[in-house]
Amino acid sequence: MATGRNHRPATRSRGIPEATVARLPLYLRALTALSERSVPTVSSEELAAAAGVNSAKLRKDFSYLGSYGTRGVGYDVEYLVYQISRELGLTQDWPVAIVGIGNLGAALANYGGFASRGFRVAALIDADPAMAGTPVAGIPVQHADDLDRIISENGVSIGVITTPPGAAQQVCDRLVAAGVTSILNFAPTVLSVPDGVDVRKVDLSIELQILAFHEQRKAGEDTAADSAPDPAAPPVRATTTSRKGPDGDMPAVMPA
Amino acid sequence: MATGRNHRPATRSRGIPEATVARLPLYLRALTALSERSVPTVSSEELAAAAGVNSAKLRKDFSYLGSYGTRGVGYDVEYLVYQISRELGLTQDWPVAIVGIGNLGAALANYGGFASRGFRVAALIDADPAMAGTPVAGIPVQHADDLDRIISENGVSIGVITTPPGAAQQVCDRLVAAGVTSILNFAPTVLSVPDGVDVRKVDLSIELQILAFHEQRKAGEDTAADSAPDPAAPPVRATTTSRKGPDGDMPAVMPA
DNA sequence: TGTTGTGAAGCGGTTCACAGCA
DNA sequence: TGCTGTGAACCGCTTCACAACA
Repeated sequence: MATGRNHRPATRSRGIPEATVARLPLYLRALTALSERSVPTVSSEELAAAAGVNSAKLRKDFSYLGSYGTRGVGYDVEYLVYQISRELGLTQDWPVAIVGIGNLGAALANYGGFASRGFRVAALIDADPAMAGTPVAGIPVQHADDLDRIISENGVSIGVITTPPGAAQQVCDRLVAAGVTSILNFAPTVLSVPDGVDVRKVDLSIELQILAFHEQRKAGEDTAADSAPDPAAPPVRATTTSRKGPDGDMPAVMPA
Repeated sequence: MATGRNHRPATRSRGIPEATVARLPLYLRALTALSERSVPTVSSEELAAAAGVNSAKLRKDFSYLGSYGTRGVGYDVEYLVYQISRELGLTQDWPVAIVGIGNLGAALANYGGFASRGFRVAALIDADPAMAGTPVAGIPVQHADDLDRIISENGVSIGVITTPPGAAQQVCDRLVAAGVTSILNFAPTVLSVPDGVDVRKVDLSIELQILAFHEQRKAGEDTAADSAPDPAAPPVRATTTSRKGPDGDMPAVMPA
Protein backbone atom coordinates (compact mmCIF):
# COMPACT_ATOMS: atom_id res chain seq x y z
CA MET A 1 0.00 0.00 0.00
CA ALA A 2 1.45 1.52 0.90
CA THR A 3 0.47 0.85 2.12
CA GLY A 4 -3.36 -1.55 2.14
CA ARG A 5 -3.17 -3.16 -1.21
CA ASN A 6 -5.38 -3.13 -4.25
CA HIS A 7 -3.47 -5.99 -5.67
CA ARG A 8 -3.48 -9.48 -7.02
CA PRO A 9 -4.32 -12.25 -4.54
CA ALA A 10 -1.30 -12.98 -2.40
CA THR A 11 -0.18 -15.99 -4.30
CA ARG A 12 3.51 -16.57 -4.59
CA SER A 13 5.26 -15.18 -7.59
CA ARG A 14 7.78 -17.73 -8.73
CA GLY A 15 7.97 -19.02 -5.19
CA ILE A 16 8.65 -15.65 -3.61
CA PRO A 17 5.94 -14.56 -1.15
CA GLU A 18 4.44 -11.16 -1.77
CA ALA A 19 5.42 -10.05 1.73
CA THR A 20 9.02 -10.89 0.95
CA VAL A 21 8.95 -8.96 -2.32
CA ALA A 22 7.70 -5.92 -0.40
CA ARG A 23 10.72 -6.11 1.89
CA LEU A 24 13.39 -6.61 -0.76
CA PRO A 25 13.60 -2.86 -1.50
CA LEU A 26 14.20 -2.28 2.21
CA TYR A 27 17.09 -4.72 2.26
CA LEU A 28 18.43 -3.24 -0.93
CA ARG A 29 18.49 0.23 0.54
CA ALA A 30 20.30 -0.92 3.66
CA LEU A 31 22.78 -2.91 1.57
CA THR A 32 23.42 0.03 -0.72
CA ALA A 33 24.29 2.17 2.29
CA LEU A 34 26.73 -0.52 3.50
CA SER A 35 28.19 -0.76 0.02
CA GLU A 36 28.85 2.97 -0.07
CA ARG A 37 30.72 2.59 3.20
CA SER A 38 32.71 -0.24 1.58
CA VAL A 39 31.53 -2.79 4.13
CA PRO A 40 32.39 -6.19 2.60
CA THR A 41 30.11 -8.54 4.54
CA VAL A 42 27.17 -8.27 6.89
CA SER A 43 25.40 -10.70 9.20
CA SER A 44 21.67 -11.27 9.11
CA GLU A 45 21.47 -9.66 12.55
CA GLU A 46 23.19 -6.45 11.47
CA LEU A 47 21.37 -6.14 8.19
CA ALA A 48 18.03 -6.87 9.81
CA ALA A 49 18.63 -4.07 12.32
CA ALA A 50 19.47 -1.65 9.52
CA ALA A 51 16.34 -2.60 7.61
CA GLY A 52 14.08 -2.55 10.66
CA VAL A 53 13.01 -6.19 10.60
CA ASN A 54 13.99 -9.21 12.68
CA SER A 55 16.79 -11.46 11.57
CA ALA A 56 14.79 -14.68 11.27
CA LYS A 57 12.47 -13.01 8.82
CA LEU A 58 15.37 -11.67 6.81
CA ARG A 59 17.03 -15.06 6.57
CA LYS A 60 13.76 -16.65 5.54
CA ASP A 61 13.28 -13.96 2.92
CA PHE A 62 16.73 -14.50 1.48
CA SER A 63 16.21 -18.25 1.47
CA TYR A 64 13.53 -17.76 -1.20
CA LEU A 65 16.10 -16.15 -3.46
CA GLY A 66 18.72 -18.83 -2.99
CA SER A 67 21.61 -19.64 -0.67
CA TYR A 68 23.52 -16.42 -0.93
CA GLY A 69 25.15 -16.35 2.51
CA THR A 70 28.13 -18.04 4.09
CA ARG A 71 27.55 -19.86 7.38
CA GLY A 72 29.65 -18.51 10.18
CA VAL A 73 30.38 -15.34 8.19
CA GLY A 74 27.32 -13.62 6.78
CA TYR A 75 26.40 -12.14 3.41
CA ASP A 76 28.65 -10.58 0.80
CA VAL A 77 27.26 -7.06 0.44
CA GLU A 78 28.06 -6.43 -3.23
CA TYR A 79 26.88 -9.83 -4.30
CA LEU A 80 23.61 -9.45 -2.44
CA VAL A 81 23.02 -5.97 -3.87
CA TYR A 82 23.32 -7.45 -7.30
CA GLN A 83 21.11 -10.45 -6.63
CA ILE A 84 18.31 -8.42 -5.11
CA SER A 85 18.54 -5.80 -7.85
CA ARG A 86 18.24 -8.51 -10.43
CA GLU A 87 15.34 -10.16 -8.63
CA LEU A 88 13.49 -6.84 -8.50
CA GLY A 89 14.20 -6.16 -12.15
CA LEU A 90 16.33 -3.11 -11.43
CA THR A 91 19.19 -4.10 -13.70
CA GLN A 92 17.09 -2.76 -16.51
CA ASP A 93 15.73 0.72 -17.13
CA TRP A 94 12.07 1.45 -16.43
CA PRO A 95 10.65 4.48 -18.21
CA VAL A 96 7.85 5.96 -16.08
CA ALA A 97 5.12 8.39 -17.07
CA ILE A 98 3.51 10.75 -14.57
CA VAL A 99 -0.02 11.85 -15.40
CA GLY A 100 -1.40 14.90 -13.63
CA ILE A 101 1.21 17.58 -13.08
CA GLY A 102 -0.22 19.44 -10.12
CA ASN A 103 1.64 20.03 -6.88
CA LEU A 104 2.12 16.34 -6.21
CA GLY A 105 2.98 15.36 -9.75
CA ALA A 106 5.58 18.10 -9.91
CA ALA A 107 6.99 17.06 -6.56
CA LEU A 108 7.38 13.49 -7.79
CA ALA A 109 8.98 14.65 -11.03
CA ASN A 110 11.52 16.54 -8.96
CA TYR A 111 12.06 13.66 -6.56
CA GLY A 112 15.66 12.59 -6.81
CA GLY A 113 15.37 9.07 -5.43
CA PHE A 114 13.16 8.36 -8.39
CA ALA A 115 15.87 8.12 -10.99
CA SER A 116 18.52 6.72 -8.71
CA ARG A 117 17.52 3.13 -9.04
CA GLY A 118 16.34 1.85 -12.38
CA PHE A 119 13.53 4.31 -12.88
CA ARG A 120 13.50 7.24 -15.27
CA VAL A 121 10.83 9.87 -15.68
CA ALA A 122 10.20 9.50 -19.40
CA ALA A 123 7.17 11.74 -19.71
CA LEU A 124 4.97 14.21 -17.89
CA ILE A 125 1.36 14.42 -19.03
CA ASP A 126 -1.38 16.86 -18.09
CA ALA A 127 -4.84 17.72 -19.37
CA ASP A 128 -4.34 21.47 -19.05
CA PRO A 129 -3.36 22.92 -22.46
CA ALA A 130 -1.78 25.90 -20.70
CA MET A 131 0.85 23.62 -19.19
CA ALA A 132 1.88 22.00 -22.45
CA GLY A 133 5.48 22.76 -23.22
CA THR A 134 6.28 24.15 -19.79
CA PRO A 135 9.22 22.21 -18.42
CA VAL A 136 8.89 20.69 -14.95
CA ALA A 137 12.07 19.27 -13.50
CA GLY A 138 13.61 19.83 -16.89
CA ILE A 139 11.01 17.71 -18.66
CA PRO A 140 8.42 19.35 -20.90
CA VAL A 141 4.80 18.67 -20.00
CA GLN A 142 2.85 17.07 -22.82
CA HIS A 143 -0.86 17.19 -23.42
CA ALA A 144 -3.12 14.31 -22.47
CA ASP A 145 -4.49 14.10 -26.00
CA ASP A 146 -1.20 12.52 -27.03
CA LEU A 147 -1.14 10.07 -24.12
CA ASP A 148 -1.35 6.98 -26.27
CA ARG A 149 1.48 8.04 -28.54
CA ILE A 150 3.68 9.18 -25.66
CA ILE A 151 3.32 5.86 -23.85
CA SER A 152 4.05 3.84 -26.97
CA GLU A 153 6.99 5.87 -28.19
CA ASN A 154 8.71 5.78 -24.83
CA GLY A 155 7.95 2.15 -24.11
CA VAL A 156 6.35 3.07 -20.81
CA SER A 157 4.98 0.14 -18.85
CA ILE A 158 4.69 1.87 -15.46
CA GLY A 159 2.34 4.81 -15.03
CA VAL A 160 1.92 7.12 -12.06
CA ILE A 161 -1.46 8.78 -11.57
CA THR A 162 -1.48 12.08 -9.70
CA THR A 163 -4.65 13.55 -11.15
CA PRO A 164 -7.71 14.71 -9.24
CA PRO A 165 -9.86 11.75 -8.18
CA GLY A 166 -12.52 12.42 -10.80
CA ALA A 167 -10.08 11.91 -13.65
CA ALA A 168 -8.19 8.93 -12.27
CA GLN A 169 -10.27 6.08 -13.67
CA GLN A 170 -10.40 7.59 -17.13
CA VAL A 171 -6.65 8.21 -17.14
CA CYS A 172 -6.13 4.68 -15.88
CA ASP A 173 -8.23 3.24 -18.70
CA ARG A 174 -6.27 5.20 -21.27
CA LEU A 175 -2.94 4.17 -19.79
CA VAL A 176 -3.96 0.52 -19.84
CA ALA A 177 -5.26 0.82 -23.41
CA ALA A 178 -1.90 2.31 -24.38
CA GLY A 179 -0.04 -0.66 -22.95
CA VAL A 180 0.74 0.25 -19.35
CA THR A 181 0.55 -2.80 -17.10
CA SER A 182 1.65 -1.36 -13.75
CA ILE A 183 0.06 1.65 -12.10
CA LEU A 184 0.95 3.61 -9.02
CA ASN A 185 -2.14 5.52 -7.99
CA PHE A 186 -1.97 8.59 -5.76
CA ALA A 187 -5.57 9.59 -6.38
CA PRO A 188 -8.05 8.60 -3.65
CA THR A 189 -10.01 6.38 -6.02
CA VAL A 190 -10.55 2.66 -6.34
CA LEU A 191 -9.30 1.84 -9.81
CA SER A 192 -10.69 -1.07 -11.74
CA VAL A 193 -8.32 -2.66 -14.19
CA PRO A 194 -8.30 -5.83 -16.30
CA ASP A 195 -6.45 -8.93 -15.16
CA GLY A 196 -2.73 -8.71 -15.66
CA VAL A 197 -2.50 -5.08 -14.65
CA ASP A 198 -1.02 -4.33 -11.23
CA VAL A 199 -2.21 -1.39 -9.21
CA ARG A 200 -0.60 -0.10 -6.05
CA LYS A 201 -2.02 2.84 -4.24
CA VAL A 202 -0.55 5.51 -2.03
CA ASP A 203 -3.08 7.44 -0.02
CA LEU A 204 -2.06 10.07 2.46
CA SER A 205 -5.54 10.39 3.84
CA ILE A 206 -5.82 6.69 4.61
CA GLU A 207 -2.46 6.65 6.37
CA LEU A 208 -3.48 9.58 8.54
CA GLN A 209 -6.77 7.94 9.42
CA ILE A 210 -5.00 4.77 10.52
CA LEU A 211 -2.71 6.86 12.71
CA ALA A 212 -5.71 8.71 14.12
CA PHE A 213 -7.29 5.41 15.10
CA HIS A 214 -4.29 4.41 17.18
CA GLU A 215 -3.82 7.93 18.47
CA GLN A 216 -7.37 7.92 19.76
CA ARG A 217 -6.76 4.64 21.53
CA LYS A 218 -3.67 6.03 23.24
CA ALA A 219 -5.64 9.01 24.47
CA GLY A 220 -8.43 6.72 25.66
CA GLU A 221 -6.06 4.68 27.80
CA ASP A 222 -5.18 7.73 29.85
CA THR A 223 -8.76 8.40 30.90
CA ALA A 224 -11.47 5.91 31.80
CA ALA A 225 -11.28 2.38 30.47
CA ASP A 226 -14.29 2.80 28.23
CA SER A 227 -14.58 5.87 26.08
CA ALA A 228 -17.53 8.11 26.77
CA PRO A 229 -20.05 8.54 23.96
CA ASP A 230 -18.87 11.22 21.63
CA PRO A 231 -20.21 14.70 22.28
CA ALA A 232 -20.97 15.32 18.62
CA ALA A 233 -24.56 14.51 17.74
CA PRO A 234 -24.75 11.25 15.77
CA PRO A 235 -27.29 10.74 13.02
CA VAL A 236 -30.41 8.91 14.07
CA ARG A 237 -30.97 5.60 12.38
CA ALA A 238 -33.87 5.25 10.00
CA THR A 239 -35.28 2.25 11.80
CA THR A 240 -35.41 2.34 15.57
CA THR A 241 -34.02 -0.95 16.69
CA SER A 242 -31.75 -2.06 19.46
CA ARG A 243 -28.13 -1.71 18.46
CA LYS A 244 -25.33 -3.79 19.76
CA GLY A 245 -22.05 -1.91 19.87
CA PRO A 246 -18.98 -3.38 21.55
CA ASP A 247 -18.78 -0.45 23.95
CA GLY A 248 -19.17 3.30 23.90
CA ASP A 249 -22.48 2.61 22.27
CA MET A 250 -25.22 5.13 22.02
CA PRO A 251 -29.00 4.91 22.11
CA ALA A 252 -30.84 4.81 18.80
CA VAL A 253 -32.14 8.27 19.49
CA MET A 254 -29.44 10.47 20.89
CA PRO A 255 -30.37 13.05 23.49
CA ALA A 256 -29.08 16.48 22.55
CA MET B 1 1.34 0.96 2.90
CA ALA B 2 1.15 2.29 1.92
CA THR B 3 2.68 0.11 1.81
CA GLY B 4 5.09 -2.29 4.08
CA ARG B 5 4.75 -1.32 7.67
CA ASN B 6 7.16 -0.21 10.32
CA HIS B 7 4.58 -0.74 12.94
CA ARG B 8 3.57 -2.36 16.16
CA PRO B 9 3.08 -6.12 16.08
CA ALA B 10 -0.25 -6.97 14.55
CA THR B 11 -2.09 -7.50 17.78
CA ARG B 12 -5.69 -6.49 17.90
CA SER B 13 -6.54 -3.05 19.07
CA ARG B 14 -9.64 -3.28 21.20
CA GLY B 15 -10.59 -6.40 19.29
CA ILE B 16 -10.29 -4.77 15.88
CA PRO B 17 -7.70 -6.45 13.64
CA GLU B 18 -5.10 -4.17 12.15
CA ALA B 19 -6.07 -5.27 8.65
CA THR B 20 -9.62 -4.17 9.34
CA VAL B 21 -8.52 -0.78 10.63
CA ALA B 22 -6.59 -0.26 7.41
CA ARG B 23 -9.76 -0.83 5.40
CA LEU B 24 -12.11 1.36 7.41
CA PRO B 25 -10.96 4.54 5.60
CA LEU B 26 -11.78 2.82 2.32
CA TYR B 27 -15.30 2.02 3.45
CA LEU B 28 -15.69 5.51 4.80
CA ARG B 29 -14.76 7.06 1.50
CA ALA B 30 -17.22 4.88 -0.41
CA LEU B 31 -19.95 5.61 2.15
CA THR B 32 -19.29 9.34 1.98
CA ALA B 33 -19.77 9.24 -1.77
CA LEU B 34 -23.07 7.39 -1.32
CA SER B 35 -24.11 9.87 1.32
CA GLU B 36 -23.50 12.77 -1.04
CA ARG B 37 -25.77 11.09 -3.54
CA SER B 38 -28.35 10.75 -0.75
CA VAL B 39 -28.40 6.96 -0.97
CA PRO B 40 -30.15 5.82 2.23
CA THR B 41 -29.01 2.20 2.51
CA VAL B 42 -26.46 -0.06 0.89
CA SER B 43 -25.88 -3.81 0.85
CA SER B 44 -22.56 -5.39 1.72
CA GLU B 45 -22.26 -6.48 -1.88
CA GLU B 46 -22.69 -2.99 -3.30
CA LEU B 47 -20.48 -1.29 -0.74
CA ALA B 48 -17.79 -3.92 -1.14
CA ALA B 49 -17.72 -3.34 -4.88
CA ALA B 50 -17.39 0.41 -4.34
CA ALA B 51 -14.55 -0.10 -1.89
CA GLY B 52 -12.79 -2.71 -3.99
CA VAL B 53 -12.97 -5.60 -1.52
CA ASN B 54 -15.13 -8.71 -1.36
CA SER B 55 -18.36 -8.69 0.56
CA ALA B 56 -17.53 -11.41 3.06
CA LYS B 57 -14.50 -9.46 4.19
CA LEU B 58 -16.53 -6.30 4.53
CA ARG B 59 -19.18 -7.99 6.64
CA LYS B 60 -16.52 -9.54 8.83
CA ASP B 61 -14.86 -6.17 9.22
CA PHE B 62 -18.10 -4.51 10.24
CA SER B 63 -18.85 -7.31 12.67
CA TYR B 64 -15.85 -6.18 14.73
CA LEU B 65 -17.45 -2.76 15.14
CA GLY B 66 -20.84 -4.11 16.15
CA SER B 67 -24.09 -5.16 14.53
CA TYR B 68 -24.80 -2.12 12.46
CA GLY B 69 -26.71 -3.68 9.58
CA THR B 70 -30.24 -4.88 9.04
CA ARG B 71 -30.71 -8.41 7.70
CA GLY B 72 -32.54 -8.51 4.42
CA VAL B 73 -31.95 -4.78 3.92
CA GLY B 74 -28.33 -3.70 4.31
CA TYR B 75 -26.59 -0.86 6.09
CA ASP B 76 -27.88 2.63 6.83
CA VAL B 77 -25.38 4.87 5.06
CA GLU B 78 -25.47 7.88 7.40
CA TYR B 79 -25.36 5.76 10.50
CA LEU B 80 -22.40 3.79 9.24
CA VAL B 81 -20.54 6.94 8.22
CA TYR B 82 -20.87 8.15 11.76
CA GLN B 83 -19.89 4.88 13.40
CA ILE B 84 -16.78 4.44 11.29
CA SER B 85 -15.80 8.08 11.73
CA ARG B 86 -16.11 7.68 15.45
CA GLU B 87 -14.14 4.44 15.45
CA LEU B 88 -11.34 6.08 13.50
CA GLY B 89 -11.33 9.09 15.80
CA LEU B 90 -12.41 11.49 13.08
CA THR B 91 -15.13 13.15 15.09
CA GLN B 92 -12.39 15.17 16.66
CA ASP B 93 -9.91 17.56 15.12
CA TRP B 94 -6.31 16.43 14.57
CA PRO B 95 -3.76 19.21 14.18
CA VAL B 96 -0.92 18.00 11.98
CA ALA B 97 2.57 19.44 11.54
CA ILE B 98 4.54 18.99 8.34
CA VAL B 99 8.31 19.13 8.72
CA GLY B 100 10.39 19.70 5.61
CA ILE B 101 8.75 22.10 3.17
CA GLY B 102 10.34 21.07 -0.10
CA ASN B 103 8.42 20.07 -3.17
CA LEU B 104 6.68 17.21 -1.43
CA GLY B 105 5.97 19.04 1.82
CA ALA B 106 4.47 21.94 -0.10
CA ALA B 107 2.40 19.56 -2.20
CA LEU B 108 1.00 17.94 0.94
CA ALA B 109 0.29 21.32 2.51
CA ASN B 110 -1.72 22.20 -0.58
CA TYR B 111 -3.45 18.84 -0.72
CA GLY B 112 -7.16 19.41 -0.30
CA GLY B 113 -8.21 15.98 0.91
CA PHE B 114 -6.02 16.61 3.90
CA ALA B 115 -8.33 18.96 5.74
CA SER B 116 -11.55 17.42 4.53
CA ARG B 117 -11.76 14.78 7.16
CA GLY B 118 -10.69 15.57 10.67
CA PHE B 119 -7.17 16.70 9.86
CA ARG B 120 -5.90 20.24 9.85
CA VAL B 121 -2.46 21.49 8.84
CA ALA B 122 -1.55 23.35 12.01
CA ALA B 123 2.08 24.13 11.23
CA LEU B 124 4.72 24.00 8.52
CA ILE B 125 8.30 23.67 9.71
CA ASP B 126 11.56 23.91 7.78
CA ALA B 127 15.23 24.15 8.67
CA ASP B 128 15.97 26.76 6.00
CA PRO B 129 15.93 30.25 7.59
CA ALA B 130 15.23 31.75 4.18
CA MET B 131 11.84 30.08 4.12
CA ALA B 132 10.73 31.33 7.53
CA GLY B 133 7.70 33.52 7.19
CA THR B 134 7.00 32.62 3.58
CA PRO B 135 3.46 31.35 3.39
CA VAL B 136 2.83 28.00 1.73
CA ALA B 137 -0.80 27.13 1.12
CA GLY B 138 -1.63 30.19 3.19
CA ILE B 139 0.31 28.94 6.20
CA PRO B 140 3.55 30.64 7.20
CA VAL B 141 6.59 28.40 7.37
CA GLN B 142 8.25 28.41 10.79
CA HIS B 143 11.84 27.65 11.63
CA ALA B 144 12.88 24.29 12.98
CA ASP B 145 14.52 25.92 15.99
CA ASP B 146 11.04 26.52 17.36
CA LEU B 147 9.84 22.99 16.68
CA ASP B 148 9.26 22.11 20.29
CA ARG B 149 7.24 25.23 21.03
CA ILE B 150 5.20 24.93 17.82
CA ILE B 151 4.23 21.33 18.57
CA SER B 152 3.25 22.11 22.14
CA GLU B 153 1.32 25.27 21.42
CA ASN B 154 -0.74 23.65 18.69
CA GLY B 155 -1.32 20.39 20.51
CA VAL B 156 0.10 18.44 17.60
CA SER B 157 0.20 14.68 18.11
CA ILE B 158 0.61 13.69 14.46
CA GLY B 159 3.75 14.71 12.58
CA VAL B 160 4.53 14.33 8.88
CA ILE B 161 8.19 14.08 7.89
CA THR B 162 9.05 15.21 4.36
CA THR B 163 12.70 16.12 4.95
CA PRO B 164 15.70 14.73 3.11
CA PRO B 165 16.61 11.27 4.44
CA GLY B 166 19.64 12.50 6.35
CA ALA B 167 17.54 14.74 8.58
CA ALA B 168 14.62 12.40 9.14
CA GLN B 169 15.80 10.59 12.28
CA GLN B 170 16.83 13.80 14.00
CA VAL B 171 13.53 15.47 13.16
CA CYS B 172 11.74 12.36 14.35
CA ASP B 173 13.57 12.44 17.68
CA ARG B 174 12.69 16.07 18.18
CA LEU B 175 9.05 15.51 17.28
CA VAL B 176 8.81 12.65 19.73
CA ALA B 177 10.54 14.66 22.44
CA ALA B 178 8.00 17.43 21.86
CA GLY B 179 5.12 15.06 22.40
CA VAL B 180 4.26 13.69 18.95
CA THR B 181 3.15 10.06 19.15
CA SER B 182 2.21 9.32 15.55
CA ILE B 183 4.48 9.89 12.59
CA LEU B 184 3.91 9.62 8.87
CA ASN B 185 7.31 9.29 7.26
CA PHE B 186 7.89 10.12 3.60
CA ALA B 187 11.68 10.02 3.90
CA PRO B 188 13.35 6.80 2.73
CA THR B 189 14.73 6.06 6.17
CA VAL B 190 14.06 3.47 8.83
CA LEU B 191 13.03 5.49 11.86
CA SER B 192 13.60 4.20 15.35
CA VAL B 193 11.15 5.40 17.92
CA PRO B 194 10.33 4.51 21.53
CA ASP B 195 7.43 2.23 22.39
CA GLY B 196 4.10 3.93 22.19
CA VAL B 197 4.97 5.90 19.09
CA ASP B 198 3.42 4.78 15.82
CA VAL B 199 5.26 5.18 12.55
CA ARG B 200 3.79 4.64 9.12
CA LYS B 201 5.86 5.10 6.04
CA VAL B 202 5.09 6.09 2.49
CA ASP B 203 7.86 5.34 0.07
CA LEU B 204 7.48 5.99 -3.63
CA SER B 205 10.67 4.19 -4.47
CA ILE B 206 9.61 1.00 -2.70
CA GLU B 207 6.24 0.97 -4.44
CA LEU B 208 7.89 1.35 -7.82
CA GLN B 209 10.33 -1.45 -7.08
CA ILE B 210 7.50 -3.79 -6.15
CA LEU B 211 5.77 -2.92 -9.41
CA ALA B 212 9.01 -3.51 -11.30
CA PHE B 213 9.29 -6.98 -9.79
CA HIS B 214 5.91 -7.99 -11.12
CA GLU B 215 6.47 -6.18 -14.38
CA GLN B 216 9.63 -8.16 -14.94
CA ARG B 217 7.76 -11.37 -14.32
CA LYS B 218 5.12 -10.46 -16.89
CA ALA B 219 7.82 -9.77 -19.46
CA GLY B 220 9.54 -13.03 -18.58
CA GLU B 221 6.39 -15.06 -19.24
CA ASP B 222 6.32 -13.90 -22.84
CA THR B 223 9.76 -15.26 -23.63
CA ALA B 224 11.44 -18.43 -22.41
CA ALA B 225 10.30 -20.02 -19.17
CA ASP B 226 13.53 -19.26 -17.37
CA SER B 227 15.04 -15.80 -17.60
CA ALA B 228 18.42 -15.61 -19.23
CA PRO B 229 21.32 -14.39 -17.09
CA ASP B 230 21.36 -10.63 -17.07
CA PRO B 231 23.70 -9.02 -19.61
CA ALA B 232 25.04 -6.56 -17.05
CA ALA B 233 28.23 -7.81 -15.43
CA PRO B 234 27.52 -9.00 -11.88
CA PRO B 235 30.02 -8.46 -9.11
CA VAL B 236 32.22 -11.42 -8.38
CA ARG B 237 31.87 -12.93 -4.95
CA ALA B 238 34.79 -12.66 -2.57
CA THR B 239 34.87 -16.38 -1.89
CA THR B 240 34.57 -18.72 -4.83
CA THR B 241 32.00 -21.26 -3.81
CA SER B 242 29.17 -22.99 -5.56
CA ARG B 243 26.01 -20.96 -5.40
CA LYS B 244 22.53 -22.35 -5.47
CA GLY B 245 20.10 -19.98 -7.13
CA PRO B 246 16.52 -21.05 -7.85
CA ASP B 247 16.99 -20.45 -11.57
CA GLY B 248 18.66 -17.98 -13.90
CA ASP B 249 21.71 -18.45 -11.72
CA MET B 250 25.15 -17.42 -12.72
CA PRO B 251 28.60 -18.90 -12.09
CA ALA B 252 30.63 -17.44 -9.28
CA VAL B 253 32.98 -15.95 -11.80
CA MET B 254 31.04 -14.46 -14.64
CA PRO B 255 32.51 -14.60 -18.11
CA ALA B 256 32.50 -11.19 -19.74
C1' DT C 1 -37.21 -13.74 0.71
C1' DG C 2 -32.88 -11.36 0.95
C1' DT C 3 -29.11 -9.98 3.43
C1' DT C 4 -26.48 -9.85 7.63
C1' DG C 5 -23.50 -11.96 11.12
C1' DT C 6 -20.38 -15.59 12.20
C1' DG C 7 -18.36 -20.34 13.34
C1' DA C 8 -15.07 -23.06 11.02
C1' DA C 9 -11.82 -24.21 7.56
C1' DG C 10 -8.05 -22.73 4.82
C1' DC C 11 -4.01 -20.06 3.80
C1' DG C 12 -0.07 -17.08 3.96
C1' DG C 13 3.26 -15.20 6.84
C1' DT C 14 5.99 -14.95 11.15
C1' DT C 15 8.56 -16.91 14.67
C1' DC C 16 10.94 -20.54 16.88
C1' DA C 17 14.60 -23.49 17.45
C1' DC C 18 18.06 -26.17 15.79
C1' DA C 19 20.50 -28.85 12.21
C1' DG C 20 24.03 -27.94 8.87
C1' DC C 21 28.11 -26.07 7.46
C1' DA C 22 32.23 -22.71 6.80
C1' DT D 1 32.57 -21.59 17.21
C1' DG D 2 29.29 -18.73 14.87
C1' DC D 3 26.06 -17.78 11.56
C1' DT D 4 23.08 -19.40 7.90
C1' DG D 5 19.18 -22.06 6.14
C1' DT D 6 14.91 -24.25 7.19
C1' DG D 7 11.25 -27.60 9.03
C1' DA D 8 7.60 -27.05 12.14
C1' DA D 9 4.62 -24.67 15.23
C1' DC D 10 2.02 -20.73 15.64
C1' DC D 11 -0.78 -16.78 14.52
C1' DG D 12 -3.76 -13.65 12.14
C1' DC D 13 -6.43 -12.88 8.23
C1' DT D 14 -9.43 -14.44 4.45
C1' DT D 15 -12.86 -17.16 2.65
C1' DC D 16 -16.57 -20.27 2.88
C1' DA D 17 -21.03 -21.57 3.89
C1' DC D 18 -24.97 -21.24 6.38
C1' DA D 19 -27.80 -20.09 10.47
C1' DA D 20 -30.28 -16.11 12.10
C1' DC D 21 -33.56 -12.90 11.32
C1' DA D 22 -35.94 -8.28 9.71
